[in-house]
Amino acid sequence: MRDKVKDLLQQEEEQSGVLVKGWVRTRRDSKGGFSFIEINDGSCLAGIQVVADHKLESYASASPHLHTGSCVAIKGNLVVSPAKGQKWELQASEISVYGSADAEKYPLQKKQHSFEFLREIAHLRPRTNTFGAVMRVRNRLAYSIHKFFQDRGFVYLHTPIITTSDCEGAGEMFQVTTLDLSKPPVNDGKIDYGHDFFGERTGLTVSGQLEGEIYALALSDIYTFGPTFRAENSNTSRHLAEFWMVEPEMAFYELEDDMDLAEEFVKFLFRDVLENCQEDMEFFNKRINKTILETLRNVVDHEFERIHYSDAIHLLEKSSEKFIYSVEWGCNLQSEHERYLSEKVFKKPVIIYNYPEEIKPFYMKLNEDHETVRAMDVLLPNLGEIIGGSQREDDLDVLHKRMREKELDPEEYWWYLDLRRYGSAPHSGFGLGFERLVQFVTGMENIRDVIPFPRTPKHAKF
RNA sequence: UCCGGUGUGGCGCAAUGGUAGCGCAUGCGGCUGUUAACCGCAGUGUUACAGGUUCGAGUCCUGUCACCGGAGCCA
Repeated sequence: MRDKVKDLLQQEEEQSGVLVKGWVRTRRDSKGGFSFIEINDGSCLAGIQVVADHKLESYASASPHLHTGSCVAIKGNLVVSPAKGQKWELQASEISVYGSADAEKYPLQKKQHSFEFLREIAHLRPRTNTFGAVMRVRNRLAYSIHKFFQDRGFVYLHTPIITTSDCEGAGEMFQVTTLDLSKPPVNDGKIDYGHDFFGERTGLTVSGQLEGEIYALALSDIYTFGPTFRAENSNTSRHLAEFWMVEPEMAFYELEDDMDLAEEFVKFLFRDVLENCQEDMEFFNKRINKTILETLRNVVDHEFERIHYSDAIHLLEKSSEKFIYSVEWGCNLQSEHERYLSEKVFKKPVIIYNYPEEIKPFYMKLNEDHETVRAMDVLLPNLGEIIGGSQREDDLDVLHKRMREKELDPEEYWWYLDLRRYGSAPHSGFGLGFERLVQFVTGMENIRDVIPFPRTPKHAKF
């Protein structure tokens, strides 16, 4: 059995008969007759220093291959390092090479590379410190999301990826078809989807919310956590065509309960990462964003500010800040407005709720004032919207009326309306963009660098 | 999609319209319980692509493509 670097570095006592397998990060030769080889196996940020005596039988054959990027297996003894810089080192007794890497051609050098360059070599970038750390934190967050909901009795629900329902207002869908696009069947000048695989037009899901509601109104509390697709031509550091979304949906939750859960959720995740990803988080704090630890602790330690949309508009109107987009009741809040509120006014996460009915989708519950709906957005400083949610309209008549106003065909949503027809209940939910969460937690500036293989317009490589 | 910026050795960058350089990496040599090692020497270029202006274009102009930042759409 091999030993993982992470376990070795945590040892309390010296160990003999250790076996390490991993990739060479750097190699430094000493004319004292030995070499220092740093091995990383991805189990943690740090590598382990291997000391290889040139008199070793296996050294002569291995030496030409001990370059950055090569994969090796090393047997030896874990001993206290006599030099500064590390507590432990591995005194090698046998070195074997799995795969060498031509030093003249291997693209990763033992120095910092730009993220733009690393995106072009997405198959090798996980071997860098930053991407190793990002993916370990991403993994911990995914685990932690399940832990949060499972501990509270939520049921993990798998909603379909191929679907006919476009969660209105969520964005453009990718079409899924097996039709021959060079000669599709036509009827009355229109493409006849009756001949398509599913017998009707289908696409990749933009949200599992509507399906989530179905199961919340049976199992009470559910959550989804899966890939989501948007065919928007968005070219920003916060948008992907394929991203992962977490969507809890709870029966008997009103908007206030929804906001409580969202706040508890975010704080739980941040606290968990601070406690369980210390080494990686210290790396981000040192190399990526000098204030990220402070920012996360600040979020964990303080109550989120909660304000009505109307009050947010009032604050923006009376502020002396110069905005590119003017502010008036009924308008959508722009990025600059959201940033101003979370970064300048409150300097912490802000939940804005009770939005005008006109600018929100049909399924959000209408307030008694008939002007606003029970919608809420959680805004984080420097990132913007991370969560969007609402209490859902549970009154059949009101839902019908709102669908007509937004020119939607109730026939297409017959099953959704049935939920209000039979045993309707107040219920709420929200969606959290997983990559935006990873972005915020790691301090990484571009969303393309917190997902293993980013999908953006014109990019589906690897 | 819109606005702005940038495309130069493997990587990061420089070069008033006048002989394309520097750092890192790489190779060789030296030195050292080294650790983003250090010292010396060496190799490395269709200056994104296609046109144009000019005696002369990496530099100016036009178009295309790519990437980055911001905006919109949103999570």
